[in-house]
Amino acid sequence: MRVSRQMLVTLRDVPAEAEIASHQLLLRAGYIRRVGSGIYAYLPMMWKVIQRITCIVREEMNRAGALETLLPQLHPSELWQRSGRWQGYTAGEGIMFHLEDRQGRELGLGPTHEEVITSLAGDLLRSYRQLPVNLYQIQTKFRDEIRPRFGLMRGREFIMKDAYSFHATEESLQDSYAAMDEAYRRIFARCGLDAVPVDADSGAIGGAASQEFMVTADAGEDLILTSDDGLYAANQEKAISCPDDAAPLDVGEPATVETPGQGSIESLCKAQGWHPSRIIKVLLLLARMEDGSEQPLLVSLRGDQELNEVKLSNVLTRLLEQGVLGCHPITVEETGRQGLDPLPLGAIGPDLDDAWLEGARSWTTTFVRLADITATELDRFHCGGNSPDQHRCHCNWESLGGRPEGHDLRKARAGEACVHNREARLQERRGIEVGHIFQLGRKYSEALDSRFTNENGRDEAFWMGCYGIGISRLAQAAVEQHHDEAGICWPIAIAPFEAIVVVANIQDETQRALGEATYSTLLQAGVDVLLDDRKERAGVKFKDADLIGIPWRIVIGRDAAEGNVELIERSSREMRKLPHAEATSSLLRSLRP
RNA sequence: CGGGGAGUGGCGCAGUUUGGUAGCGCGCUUGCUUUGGGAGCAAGAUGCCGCAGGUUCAAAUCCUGUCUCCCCGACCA
Repeated sequence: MRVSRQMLVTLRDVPAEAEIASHQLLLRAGYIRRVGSGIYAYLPMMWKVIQRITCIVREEMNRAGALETLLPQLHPSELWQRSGRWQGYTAGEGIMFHLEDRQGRELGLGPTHEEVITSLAGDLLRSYRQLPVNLYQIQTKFRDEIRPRFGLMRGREFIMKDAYSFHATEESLQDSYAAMDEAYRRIFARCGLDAVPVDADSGAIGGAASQEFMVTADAGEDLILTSDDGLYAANQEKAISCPDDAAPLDVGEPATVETPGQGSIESLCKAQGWHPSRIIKVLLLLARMEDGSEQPLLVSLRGDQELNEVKLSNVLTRLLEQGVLGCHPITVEETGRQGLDPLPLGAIGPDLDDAWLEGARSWTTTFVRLADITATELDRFHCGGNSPDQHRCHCNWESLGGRPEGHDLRKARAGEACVHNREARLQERRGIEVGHIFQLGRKYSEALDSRFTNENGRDEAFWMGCYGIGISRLAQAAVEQHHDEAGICWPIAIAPFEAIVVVANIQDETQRALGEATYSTLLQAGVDVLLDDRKERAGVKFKDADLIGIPWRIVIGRDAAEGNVELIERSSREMRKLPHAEATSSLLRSLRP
């Protein structure tokens, strides 16, 4: 392809809409254009990148025995009502775009395809003899993200590979899950990405085991914790650790102390000389539940710990046997709107009386009380006095009505000891989630009554797994991981072109002829090569070549008369002056070893 | 949804405080010169100043409303 015919439109200035390097570079280098919030056009070179990625994904999915398919993007609401997800995915802050057709039927634009595929599987797969089956597709997904951002990183329309497997037994599911784990590692490695598999929370999609694949980059939206012995890695949402020991506390007389203006752990420690790890802090939160109820919570944590909202939400879901839509700290204004007396915020103890909630307008009038293990394990501690500006020192759980059951509700943090090996420490990095594999179990097959006949002649719901890769996100993550000051440095496997021949001065007949010859030679050798034949100054063409990030560059310049050219590797900037025939053969050896 | 910022030629921006003929850089077109790291000179073209009302002799500028985009947060398979 010739650059003069490539519709290459590069920008010198950084577009105001872009914040992170990969987003800026994709815009500047002419790979993408924004059409609306979270909606992007993939321009020709970007589409080539996407196709290179999907090609690798296809090869590895096929190798793992999966079958490619293509499912509809318009989903009848009825299907989602059967799985019980229509309400949650469309109402309020739901992420599903939905619409009505001319007959008044409700439809959703598919954000994910469990419903469609599970109901199809139920129709098509009748016998255990047909199992296992793994179906995948590569297509555009729609999610009305609350806040789209960073270009392709979190778009509202994006390309995803999603796969769903169906099994007669849990063991078979585990086999496929392992096969997908392996396939994913191969895919990311082939794409030239450093992707770390981490333990993950299954989130709203539900299910048992799940693992995310994170491309490490500072711009990543997720925090991941890895052990320095290399044996453990998890998303912070899921990560576990051994907390540091609480500071020693001598036995003292229980007493109530006046603590005016000491509503935070920090101010309390400063004024009273207490250690944060010897204080029980109690968070007052309001959980919005799936059934519409609003449940006040009292969550006790050791003062030096932070709440992990995902863990809290999971415990709450288990306890109340329904999903949690959201959770936020209760404010004074809210208690006022409920017609309640102001609660003693900043001085709440774990034993705050339910009477405080009496007469609440819409809230449930008893607290759900939860405590983190670091809190329940304390034998002596200080805590709020349930009265403004009062705390109690040297308490124990017995005096507060008994030691509550402990849950893991705290955030694991960098520097803490690992559970699998006390000698190993956690380190933190940021990551971009490019893949996620789940063992779903039978949640969807049961909800959609999707069954097969087992070897005993009995009907049984499928065991299911699902496996996603954000294709368009992966493409941008590759840029985030592979760029420098001058532009993109595409990994060779996903670059839009393998090489670019830059003719420094196209008006110099010798240069032009050698450039054309080199271009033809490479084309004939099967290299996907770009020829910069534009009537531009050399500097412009060099800048553009750096920006668009083609892995190899051959410059035909002033040594053309002697038949010499330059061969340059984009990522390392390494340059060799060679006779042209040697340059092409050397390039071919690098590309096709 | 809460907080912050911004909408002026294709891109990046100034002009708005204090109302008075819409500007700059880049890009684009033509010509000449230049030709190895985003050239120089000359001549051009391109604006519903986000949209709708209002105030005024006069609005990019003041007022009201509204839409859109970006950032932080909440939220998010």
